[in-house]
Amino acid sequence: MVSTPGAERAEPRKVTINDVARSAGVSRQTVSRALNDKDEIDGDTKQRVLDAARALGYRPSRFARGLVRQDTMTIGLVIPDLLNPFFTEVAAAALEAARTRGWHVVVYDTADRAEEERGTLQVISSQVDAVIGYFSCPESELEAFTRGMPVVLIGREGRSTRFSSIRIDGQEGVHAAVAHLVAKGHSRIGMLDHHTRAEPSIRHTWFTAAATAHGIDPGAVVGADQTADGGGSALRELLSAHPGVTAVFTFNDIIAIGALREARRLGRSVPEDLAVIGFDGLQLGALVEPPLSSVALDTRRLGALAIEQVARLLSEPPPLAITDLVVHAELRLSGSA
Amino acid sequence: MVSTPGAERAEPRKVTINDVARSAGVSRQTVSRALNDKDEIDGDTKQRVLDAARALGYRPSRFARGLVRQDTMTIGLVIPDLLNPFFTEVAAAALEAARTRGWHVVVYDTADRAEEERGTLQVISSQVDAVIGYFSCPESELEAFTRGMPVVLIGREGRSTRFSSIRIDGQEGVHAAVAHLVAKGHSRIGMLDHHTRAEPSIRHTWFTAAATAHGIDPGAVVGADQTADGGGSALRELLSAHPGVTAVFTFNDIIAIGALREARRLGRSVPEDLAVIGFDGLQLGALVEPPLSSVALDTRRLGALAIEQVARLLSEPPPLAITDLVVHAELRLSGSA
DNA sequence: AGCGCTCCCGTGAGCGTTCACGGGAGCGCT
DNA sequence: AGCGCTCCCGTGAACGCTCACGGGAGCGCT
Repeated sequence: MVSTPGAERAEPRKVTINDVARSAGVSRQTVSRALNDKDEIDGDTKQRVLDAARALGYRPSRFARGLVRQDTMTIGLVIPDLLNPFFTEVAAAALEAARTRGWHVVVYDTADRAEEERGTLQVISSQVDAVIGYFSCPESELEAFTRGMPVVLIGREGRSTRFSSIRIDGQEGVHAAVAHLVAKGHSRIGMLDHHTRAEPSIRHTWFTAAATAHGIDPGAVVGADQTADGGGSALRELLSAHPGVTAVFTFNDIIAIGALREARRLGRSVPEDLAVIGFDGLQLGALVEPPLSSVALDTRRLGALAIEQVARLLSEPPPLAITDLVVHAELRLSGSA
Repeated sequence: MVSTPGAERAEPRKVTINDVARSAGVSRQTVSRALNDKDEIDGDTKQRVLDAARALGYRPSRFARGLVRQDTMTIGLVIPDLLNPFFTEVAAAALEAARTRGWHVVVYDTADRAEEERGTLQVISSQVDAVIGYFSCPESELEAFTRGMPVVLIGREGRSTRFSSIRIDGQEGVHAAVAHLVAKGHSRIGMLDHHTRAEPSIRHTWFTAAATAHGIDPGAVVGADQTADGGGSALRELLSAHPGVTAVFTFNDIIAIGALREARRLGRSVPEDLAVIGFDGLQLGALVEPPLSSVALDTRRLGALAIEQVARLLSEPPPLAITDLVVHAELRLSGSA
């Protein structure tokens, strides 16, 4: 059979509800009734429609359906790296919280690259009803892409008027960590900070304050990649620069775990020769030996909080105040310190 | 100001493109032009429209837009537990593969509960264009909910005619693992299997075959919860039932890591007193001490394969044959064996 | 016979957006 | 003056579906 010119059958034309109706010899509405399990339809007719639908491979358009009954809510979750256990935990928490509300969550992994972040932002505004995320780009850029869409930032310092932001408050926790180390007799405490671009992290600020408050020199700090290997090499660097250090606080648990591993390789037993305290309180910390002490934060609460704020921003005002959008981190001791 | 009866302002009526048009004193189309950066619009007009849009808090409906230009593809990813590192890796791989195609991925975490799985299936068919997932429910149920939608299953045994399934082939890898243990002088090798409902896992079958082939008694097997703690207690159980065991193969890396930790607590050094080989080859295995040996599979390839099959099923036939939908697992040795 | 009821089914409208087209205003040129 | 061109802008239609409504057929009842 030769294709007739003018009858462009290039694309196999998506089959619509009308095609099914025609095939079954009924009207659109009857097809709709059959597929949505509604009343006012005869059993036989229903079956006939269902058969026709299956035969044609019909699948209703979610766009058309969404257009008429606007009851589905989809939020975008943007994270730098799903393989980073911290973000995995946050994502899992957000998914769980979203599920209880019947919301859908589209996850975007930006691979920690600015361009991907931009690309995601570009495309996201036309795909979701709200955004939760961890962004590194400037607010102005965020603003440009999200145009009036509810946005909840995670762990971003610096108050914003335009966006909600969930703050991670580890000040007391870090203070407690340092206090604990001091109580254990450590007088030289180092830190493995995050390798950020130039500016030191807020966690470093907390460490400095806590150390100073305890009369400890807060100068033994080196930057580390946010990986276990990064933590390992940073520890080597720290110990060679400051041989007297007997305890380290780290930017996060991943780095801490790397340090733990490296310490063992260096023949230093933990916590006797070297005490280690991380930050985040990942479940992962319980798997290593010795189990990691950490300034732990409740990632489930973090995720739930983000979702709740989105809900309030979206349809259930008033939004939570900035003072409520806080997750406190507190010291959780295990074997490593 | 008292709200007029009959003028139901309960819901703040979503603002549409027409509202913006009216407010800016132009037509729909001009608004559309302004927002989509099209030509054929005056600079001043554009600015005026943009201002009006912002003032009204206008955000285009993704449904209406999707309806007219059908260019967005969204796939659903259904996994039992995002906190299980294996699924995290698969999810990350799928996200990455989807990103290169510009696809969106909605992630659903069923929390390993059958009811949630059903609920997800229920809702998913009207939200995504295809499904990738790890399901435990019977195929008939899957079939009922997915009605002609492309579905790609992961690591599900038992061929299916209706669904594509990516098979995980660890037969040779497990054989190699047992061979390695035998070569190291082990003659009593146990296995910590997954705690499934009654039927033993396929990995257990592979183990049995491999052990038998090497003249090893494959009877030292106990079930374990799919957690580190589960692995730990299973190891205790195994060792008390079969004191002579000097090496264990486990259902997956999580269990192996638990066993590793338990071994240390029992005073058995690894790999000297007890060799451990896991399954999955998680990145996590490199973080523990000693680093975990494992029958490793390429999760990135797994995710990419799933996405590719979806693409072929959806619009780029022919679909991959069942013989191509395989991820081979191979032995990767580290410190633990 | 006439009424009313239930059971089915179909028709028009509308959801909010983009596409294809048509057309007026203003300008420069012959 | 008339023509043609560019630059803007607006109008109808279409996307695929559901909702609200109307209406015919069949039945039992008075």
